[in-house]
Amino acid sequence: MNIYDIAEKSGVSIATVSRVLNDSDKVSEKTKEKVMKVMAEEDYTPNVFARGLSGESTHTVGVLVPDISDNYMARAVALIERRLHEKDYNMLLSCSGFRAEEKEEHIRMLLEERIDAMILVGSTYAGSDTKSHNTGYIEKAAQKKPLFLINGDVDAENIFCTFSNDYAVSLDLTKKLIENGRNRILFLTDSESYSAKKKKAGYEKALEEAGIAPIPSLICHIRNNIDETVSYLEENHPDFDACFATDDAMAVGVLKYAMKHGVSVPKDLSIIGYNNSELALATTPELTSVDNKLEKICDDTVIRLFSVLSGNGFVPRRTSVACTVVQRGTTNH
Amino acid sequence: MNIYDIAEKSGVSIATVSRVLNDSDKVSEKTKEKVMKVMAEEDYTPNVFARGLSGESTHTVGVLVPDISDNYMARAVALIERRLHEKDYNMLLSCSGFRAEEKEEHIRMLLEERIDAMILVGSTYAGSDTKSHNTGYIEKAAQKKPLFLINGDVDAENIFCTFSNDYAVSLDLTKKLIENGRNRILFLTDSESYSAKKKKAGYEKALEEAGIAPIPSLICHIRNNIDETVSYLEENHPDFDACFATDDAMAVGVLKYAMKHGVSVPKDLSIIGYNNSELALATTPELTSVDNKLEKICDDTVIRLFSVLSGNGFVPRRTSVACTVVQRGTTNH
DNA sequence: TTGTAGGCGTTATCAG
DNA sequence: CTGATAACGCCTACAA
Repeated sequence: MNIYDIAEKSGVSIATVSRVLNDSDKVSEKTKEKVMKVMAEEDYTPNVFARGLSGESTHTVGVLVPDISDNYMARAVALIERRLHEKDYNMLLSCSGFRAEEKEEHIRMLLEERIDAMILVGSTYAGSDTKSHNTGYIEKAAQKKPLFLINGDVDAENIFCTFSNDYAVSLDLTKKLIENGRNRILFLTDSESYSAKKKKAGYEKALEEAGIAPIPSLICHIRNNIDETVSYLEENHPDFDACFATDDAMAVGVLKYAMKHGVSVPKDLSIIGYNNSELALATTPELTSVDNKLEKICDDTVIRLFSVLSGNGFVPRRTSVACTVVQRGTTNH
Repeated sequence: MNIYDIAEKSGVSIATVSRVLNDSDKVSEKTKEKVMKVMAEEDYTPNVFARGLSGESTHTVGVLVPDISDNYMARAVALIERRLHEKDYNMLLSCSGFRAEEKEEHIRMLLEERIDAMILVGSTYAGSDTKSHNTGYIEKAAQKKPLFLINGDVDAENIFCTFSNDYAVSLDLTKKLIENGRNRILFLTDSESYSAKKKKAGYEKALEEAGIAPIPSLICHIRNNIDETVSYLEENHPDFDACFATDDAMAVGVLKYAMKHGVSVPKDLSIIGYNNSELALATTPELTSVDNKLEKICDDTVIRLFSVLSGNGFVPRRTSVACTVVQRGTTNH
C-alpha cells in the first residue's frame, strides 16, 4: 500500500495525497476528507525511508549509554524518551560499554543511521576511564551531527553539555563531615570519568582546606557493586570514620559492612552516597545521598536539542545544574 | 558524499561500489581495495534510507517497554541490545507506560518505522492492567511484523512468546512457607499482568491444597515502591507471618516495616521477593528472591527472532524458562 | 568481472 | 487548488 494506491482509490494525484499527508493548507476540505478516508480504510502509513530519502529530518535521535541496566542511566533514558516521544521523535538506543573502542564503534554505527542528533549519557564519554583516551572522537562525531552530553563537558563546536555541580557539592559535603569531627574519610569511586574526577577534586580540596593530609589507602577505586564493596573492605579493612561514595551501591556496601561488624551508623560512621537511587531507600537506616537532578538535566538537554534542530536562536553550549543533598539516616546533619 | 561520488573517484561504476559495499564475491580484489580506500578517505557511509527503500531489511528491531527506569525492564533491554548489536542490528526503543491507549499508540508508531520485528518486554502487554483491555491489539500488530513477547503468552500467528514458570515457582514457594508453619501469608502485587496472575494463582493453589482459606485482606494490590509499601502496611496493619511479593521493592518495603516495628526476620516473619534485583542485596538481612532467568529469556527471544527473520526452519511459538529461588536471609530454607 | 537502467515511495518544483 | 515529473541514494536484474 503506497501513495499511488491511495491516489488511485481517491481519484487524485499522488501530489495531492502527499499534501494531505503533510497537512498542507492548499488542499480543499473536500479532497482532504476524501483522501483521509481512503487512507484510514486502507490502514496506510507512509514509508519512512522514502521520506528520509527526500526530506531532511529523520525524526530520530540516537542515544548512547554505557550500560542501560545501570539505574542512573536507565532513569536518564526514560526521561529522554518521554520528551522525545512528546515531540514525535524516535529514539535509537545503543549501549556501548565503557571501553574506548566500543564507544567509538557505537558512535559510528549510530551516525550511519542518519539520526538528527545524538545524546551521550554519562560522564564516561567526556573524560575517559582508560586515561590514554581523549575526547577527540566526540569532537569528530560532532562535525556530523549536533552532540549532547549528559554529565560531560567538552568544549567544542556543535557539542552541547549539561552537567551537575559535582565539585561544589562534594567539597561542601566533605567539609561538613570534617566539621562533624570526621577526619578519616573513605572516598570510593568506580571510574575516572569526568564527573568522578570532579567529585574527587572536591573531596581533596576540602581535606586540603582543613589541613588534613590525604591518606592514599582511603582513596579507593572499586566496582560500583554492593557485594564487591563489602569484599573489598573485608580484605583491606581500612580504618575510616566516614565514607563518601560516588554512587549509591558502594555506599550501601559500606553500610552493610558496618552492620555486619557492629559499627554504629551514623554514630561512629557517616556514609554518603550519590545519585539518590532506590537503593538509598532500601536500607535501614536509609542512606544519605546526593540528588543530581537528573530530571532537570535531561529536560534541559532535550529542550536545547530541539532548539538546535529548529535552528532558531542562540543555544548555550554549557549548562550547569545544582545538585541537592538528601539527608537520611547515615549522616548526622 | 554518495555512491556516485565514490564511483567517480574510484573510476568504477556505482554497481561496483554497491557490490563492494555489500561484500559481494563478484568483485576482483584489486577493484575492491581501490574502492574501499576511496570510501575510507572520504569517510563515506551509505544512506540507510536509500537502502531501506530498495532493500527489504532495515536492520532495526523495535523494542517496547512500559518503563525503562524499572530495573527489571532495563536489564532486559540491556541484554537484548547486546545481542542485537552483535548481529549489527539497531534498536528503536519506546516506553509506553501501562495505559492501554498509550501502548497501542506506541506500537503504531514503532510499526510506522519499518522495523524488521518487534519485542514487547513485560507481561503487561500480554494480559492487561485495565481489565477491559484484551490482547487484540497485539494480534493485529503481529500481522505486520513478527512480534516477540518477553514474559507474555498470546497464542496467535506470528507471535512468539518466552516466559518463566511463575505458577510452579509460586506454588512451590507458598507450599514451603506453609510447611514451615506459616499460615497468614501476605501476597503483594503491583499489577494484573499475565505474570502477576500466574503468581497469584500459584499462591492460591498452595493455600487450597493445604486447606487454608484465603484471607482477602492479605491479598493486596499496591504500587511496587518501597516507601509506599511501608505506608500501606502502617495504615492497614495486616496480621501476617510471611510475605510473598511479586517484585523486590515491595518485599524490601515489608522488611523495612518489620525492622521498624521490631519484628524478627526470618524468625517471626518470612519474606520472599521476585526478580532478584540489586535491591535484594542492599538489605540486612539480604532478601530471598526468585531469579526469573531474565538473561536466558532474552537470549532465547533474540535467537528465535533471528531464526524467524532468516526464514529457515520452524520456530516454536512458545518457550518456557524455569525460575530458580535464591535463598537468603529473609527465609529459613 | 563490470556497467546500464529501472524501480523503491516520498517530497518539491513547476505548470496549469 | 491540482497534477506531472524530477530528484533523493541505493539495489539488482540484465547486458556486455
